[in-house]
Amino acid sequence: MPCLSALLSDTVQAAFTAAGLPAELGQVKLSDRPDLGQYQTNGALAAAKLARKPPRAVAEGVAEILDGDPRLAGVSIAGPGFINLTLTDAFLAAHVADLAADDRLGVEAVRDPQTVILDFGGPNVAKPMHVGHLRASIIGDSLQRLFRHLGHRVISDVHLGDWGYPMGLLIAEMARRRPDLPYFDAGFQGPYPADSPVGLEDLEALYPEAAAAAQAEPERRRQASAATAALQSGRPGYRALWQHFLDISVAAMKRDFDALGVHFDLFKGEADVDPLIAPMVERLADHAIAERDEGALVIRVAEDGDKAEVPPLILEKADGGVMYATTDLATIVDRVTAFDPDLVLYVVDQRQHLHFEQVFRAARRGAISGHARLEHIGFGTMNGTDGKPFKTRAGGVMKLQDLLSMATEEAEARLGEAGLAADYPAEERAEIARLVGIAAVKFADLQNWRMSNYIFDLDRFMRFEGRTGPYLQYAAVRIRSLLRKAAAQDLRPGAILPPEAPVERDLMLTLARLPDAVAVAAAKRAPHELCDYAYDLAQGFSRFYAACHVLSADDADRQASWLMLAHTTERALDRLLDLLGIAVPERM
RNA sequence: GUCCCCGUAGCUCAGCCGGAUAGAGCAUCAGAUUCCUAAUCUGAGGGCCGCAGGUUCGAAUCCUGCCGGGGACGCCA
Repeated sequence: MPCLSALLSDTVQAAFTAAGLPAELGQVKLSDRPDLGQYQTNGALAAAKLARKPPRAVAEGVAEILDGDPRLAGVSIAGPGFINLTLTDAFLAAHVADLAADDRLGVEAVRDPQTVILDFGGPNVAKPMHVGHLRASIIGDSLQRLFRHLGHRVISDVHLGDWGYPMGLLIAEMARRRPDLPYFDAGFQGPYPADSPVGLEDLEALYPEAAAAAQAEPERRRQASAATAALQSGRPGYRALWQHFLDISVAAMKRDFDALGVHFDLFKGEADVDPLIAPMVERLADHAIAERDEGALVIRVAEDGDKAEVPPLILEKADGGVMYATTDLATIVDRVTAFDPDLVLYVVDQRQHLHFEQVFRAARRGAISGHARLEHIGFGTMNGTDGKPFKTRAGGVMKLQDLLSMATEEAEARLGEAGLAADYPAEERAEIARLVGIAAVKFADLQNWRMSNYIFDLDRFMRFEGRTGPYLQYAAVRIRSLLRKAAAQDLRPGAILPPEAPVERDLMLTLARLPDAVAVAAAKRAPHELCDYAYDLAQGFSRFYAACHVLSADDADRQASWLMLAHTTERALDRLLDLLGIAVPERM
């Protein structure tokens, strides 16, 4: 089922062609002036020069052709030559009825499904998940839901940072503190202990201390680098210790991701491609794609036309260790072999843009086979209200877990204030608070264009009124409640009638935009487009709800039509919230 | 220094492959509940779209320069 704006574009483009004008100028979009029309096309202005006629005359020519269209109630020309279109109420109602009858609400599945891999540039082992991980997680999650819904084959990979210098740093720090452990005894015959020598809290404390110490002392840095190289070359004790770190960290991350409602198909990490690195490096060196420079093995990726110098990608450091550019390349090799993807999206902080440019260029230069399009989906950093990188009041980073607890507590408090869920069982109330808190946090993040840096303002995150996640949940829940009450009175949704009230017409027009919103969000890889639209739709319903009292309607047919409108809106909201990764409670 | 992102209402942000009167939420002020959930709805005020040029019939949108914020720039991730 084609969406409304595409349908109108086809019609208007045909009219442009009939008028002897380029069809592409007949693109129809939502009106900027709802007082003059529902849709508009500005092509006559651009066509004026080609046609050597005044824009108004061009517009009149096109309007004349359109005039007989039975779907259009009005075709008018305004200003210098804008063509404004208004649909007949009958056609609008019929279109929304089609939408309502469609499982996918008019969102067509793609004709050529692609294999899409989403790389979340995952958290590093031994570092607790903090608010900085929020963006990649929820933007990436929304994108995976979106692409999947469009019918693509999506494989998401958390892609842990578990194989670089920080791992060596931790091992070196442990060697310093606990040299007695068997992991550091080169002659140890095994087996190594099954239990980790450190717990999660120890591990999380270890990293910042080790990093600070290394920062201050070059000798410690050297030791950490040596430990990294030894780990990567397979020293058994180091591998055993590293495995403990990994297991502990992964368990903690899974807990945090679960709490957030974010799931991955693969929980892989850099270390998983370790076996692929040596052969890949060898091949690149043999084919002279990689070369020695200052002791390191590098791939030169500078290209003519670069505005800034693009430094070579370091495949292998002078000390033999590898960095994440190498593991990222090997990961591409791995993915091409396993999935032969058409598209790989890296949902990673915009600051790593140059890194990805290097990796993508190296890949194109022959580091990998396969045809995958590689795309960095960058996003801006999260700052505090002072515009500087976000810190807690105490000056530290805020753990993801703590943020979610705060949001839940706040939601619980607000439930009390608003008098909602007062008589629900305590357990359900707690679950509602949890869902509301997460919705607030996710929507507050997702509604921003991902490239912008944005201000992480706790107070604002904890507000549940206006353009927020909870507003959307509330709208959906209210519709459910309405439909439940209707069903209890044996009232069912029925045929959608042509609208009478303006709010009714507006809601129909808004519903018809769903496919466009989804398409734009996917094309721009921009969940905020979904947020924008979801808010418009929820607000459209709230207005309708305030103006049209469904259950007390006199006319049974009108009432059934309204119920169908409500039901369809609910389905659309549910779909949108699902694409945003926001769950809706049954009631609240 | 070079390059990238950002600069729009008091605050937080949409709008940016040119188009009519630049939108939303919050905050402020004024209203709405004998009836479907007021976490709602209605209305008002609030703008040299960072600055200056340029292109164009037309610029928040495209180009150039400058200013301000953030970031990246070879052996961290």
